[in-house]
This record gives sequence, structure tokens and C-alpha cells, in this order.
Amino acid sequence: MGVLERKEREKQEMRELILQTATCMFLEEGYEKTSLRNIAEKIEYSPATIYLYFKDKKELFYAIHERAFENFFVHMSSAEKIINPMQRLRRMGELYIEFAFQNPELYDLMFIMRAPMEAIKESRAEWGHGPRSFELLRTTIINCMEAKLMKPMDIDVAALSIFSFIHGFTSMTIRDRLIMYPKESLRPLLEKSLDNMIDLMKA
Amino acid sequence: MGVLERKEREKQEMRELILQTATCMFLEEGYEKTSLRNIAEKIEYSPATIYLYFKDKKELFYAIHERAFENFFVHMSSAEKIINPMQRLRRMGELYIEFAFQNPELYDLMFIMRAPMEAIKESRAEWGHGPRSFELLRTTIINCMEAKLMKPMDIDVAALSIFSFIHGFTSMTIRDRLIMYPKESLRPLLEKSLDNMIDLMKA
DNA sequence: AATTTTAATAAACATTGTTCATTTTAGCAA
DNA sequence: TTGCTAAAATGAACAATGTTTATTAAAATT
Repeated sequence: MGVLERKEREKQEMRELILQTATCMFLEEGYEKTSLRNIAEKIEYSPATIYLYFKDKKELFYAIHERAFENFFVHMSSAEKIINPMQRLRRMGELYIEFAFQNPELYDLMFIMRAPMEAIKESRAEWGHGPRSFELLRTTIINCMEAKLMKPMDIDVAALSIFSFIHGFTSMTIRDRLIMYPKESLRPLLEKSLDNMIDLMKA
Repeated sequence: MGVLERKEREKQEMRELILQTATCMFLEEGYEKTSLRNIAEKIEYSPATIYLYFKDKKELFYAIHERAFENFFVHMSSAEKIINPMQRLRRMGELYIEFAFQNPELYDLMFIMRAPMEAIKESRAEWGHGPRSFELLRTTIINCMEAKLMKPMDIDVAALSIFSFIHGFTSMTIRDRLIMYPKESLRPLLEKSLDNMIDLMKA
């Protein structure tokens, strides 16, 4: 019964082709310009074919979102080997900033755009990826407190404060809301502010 | 020469009618559903007529954005009467949170959506409103430092830290990225986190 | 009353996401 | 090889979008 297996594999390969093509176009041209027609044209298939592999455009972009979060999680996990939780926290901030500034479009899709979250809502699925990465931060903060390296405070308050701060800065950079500062100064300013914030939280 | 004046006034009134109608529809139905055709239908004019008063859809929404910022600025300015700069800072945070949670769609347009900033870019104008409100925060922080109520640190770092933090939290709430927390818990959590952050910055 | 200037529109264009009836292709049995 | 079935792919259509342009209606001026 090798036929069914091959068919399944081919189905996956086709899905992958669509996904890769859509991702490329999204990174180069943005969400609006990545129309189903343009994707279909590039892979030399009819637009309707895409609907055999993805329910609609939102689900296609949820798939891209999902994959981006997997890479993000791996990226962030590389800090886990750092034993000192305070140093690990700082490193996680650095990794986060790195990811955001190197992949602004993906970051936008992951943390700002509506489309992928609406796809989740419509499919009644739950969003595992966001909370999973957030747990990395939360755990590190617990470790900091346990080691008495961080002032005692509510864990959710501490985690949300740091996360909100970095995301706020990053998203305003991506969405052009910090134009009162020169573009090149933003990342250094973010790093400096992160250092400052972590310092304030030190025991 | 009363004719020209009347014409000018009528022109303004028409502009205002479009603006008001668009604002209402935007608040009730969101950006996508507020199409130029739907606006035109509601005011009983042809879609093309709107183009006699606004260059395109982006400029129309920039006008809404602009007006929202004016209201926002007035709203925030009500804290200026508080003499103690640290108390004023806390009050400004409260006012900000109030505005964001009472007008999530307008907040989205002001601080998240791309359209209005692209309108500015295309018209080679500059964005006065964001920086103007930011100056309120910046000044208050300077006052805090001068009164030695706040730990000495770089002013831009301090201002951007607080602003980024509140915006990060708010925008993730609006764009459904904090679904690991119950919806009703988010605003209290934000207030608590803001208190905590300001406490950390106290001298 | 005739002319000029302004305002408004109808119709068209180029897109978009999405659906569905139809056709093509592939796999299998006689 | 020939027929049959099931799956895959498509062409054409639908409804909606933002936007432009040539044409018509209205108003103001002479």
C-alpha cells in the first residue's frame, strides 16, 4: 500500500510549496501584495488550487505565523543553557530584540497582525505558541526570585512588564510610531532601556 | 463677497459630514467594513464625491487619526494641574489606560495601524501629534528628576520605558496576544504593573 | 439669457478573496 | 488495452474593494 503514502507525501509537498512561496512573497512584498492569485501564478497553479490545501488566506498566514513561532521558540531557547537566571533574562531580551529587528515582517505577523489570530478563532483552536514562549520568560523570572537576585514582586506583573516593554518598543519601531528619534538610534536605545529596566528590578 | 465664504463653509461642512460618517462606521464596524462605497451610500452621495474632499482612503483615515489625537491630547492634559510630578505621572498613566480601554478602535488607528502613517509619508507632512503627546510625558519625567523624586537616569530611556510598557500591554490586549490571561483581569493587571514600575523608578 | 466655473456622478478599470460546476488526471479492475 | 472510479486541478463567475475619467447637472457670473 505504498500509493496512499506517496499521495500523502505529495500532498504535504504541495502544501509546503505553497507555504514557502507565500512566505517568500510575504517577506519581500508584504501581506497585501501577497495575493492568492500572485502565489498561484508563481507556482504555476490555479488560484482555486490553494483552497485544496488551505481553508482560506487567514489559515495560510496562520501556518506561516505558526512556523515563525517555532523558529522563535528555538531561537529563544538558546538562552536556557545560561545558569545565572539574571544573566539568562538579559540574554533572552537580547535574543528577542535580535529576532524582531532581523525579521520585522515575521514579528509583525506574530505579534501585531490580526489575520492569524482570527484564523485560530474561526477554527476554534487554541494558541499554544504565544503562551509557550511566554512561559520561558515566566520561568526565568521565577528562577531570579528564587535565587533572590530580583526584588520580590508578583510574577505575572514582572513577566508582563518586561514583555510589554520590549514588545511596545519593538512594535512602535516597526509601525513607525517612534519617528521622533533617528532610526539608527532606536535599537541602541532599546538595549539601553532594557539594561536599565533589569537593573531596576535587581534585588 | 459672501458667496466664496459660504462655498468654503459648505465645503467644510461636507468634509465634516464625510468625516463624521466615516468615524461612526469605523467605530461600529472596523476599518475593512468602512468602505468608501458604504460611506457614500450612507450620506447618499456617489463614491467618487469623497475624492473631491479627501485624496484617498488613507488620507480620510489620517483625518480621523488626527482628530483622535487632538482628543487624546486634551484628555491627557487634564493631568497637568497636578503639581507633584510623580503623582502627575501616575495620573497620566491612568488617563492613558482609560483612553485606550474606552476607545480601542481609535487607539488602534492612532498607535497600531499602518494607514494613517502612510498617508503622512505620501503627503510629505510630518507627524506632530505623536511627539506632542510624548512631550507631556517627557516633561513630567524631567520634573520628577528635578524634584529628586525619581532615580537619576537618561530621560529618553525613562520616558520610552514607561511609554513602551503601557503601549505594549495595551496593544497586545487589543490585538489578542494576551489570551493566556482572562480578559477581565487584564486592565487590573496593567494598573498593578504600572504602579509597580513607577515604584521601581522612585528615588 | 448666455456663458463659465464648480460640483457630482455614472461607468469603467484593475484588483482582491472565494466558490462551484466542469474538466483533466491518476489508479485500478476486467 | 479498455472501461470505471475517485481525486486533483481548473476556468469562469461572483461580490466586493479602491480609484480614475469622461460626462452631466448645478450654480455663479457676465
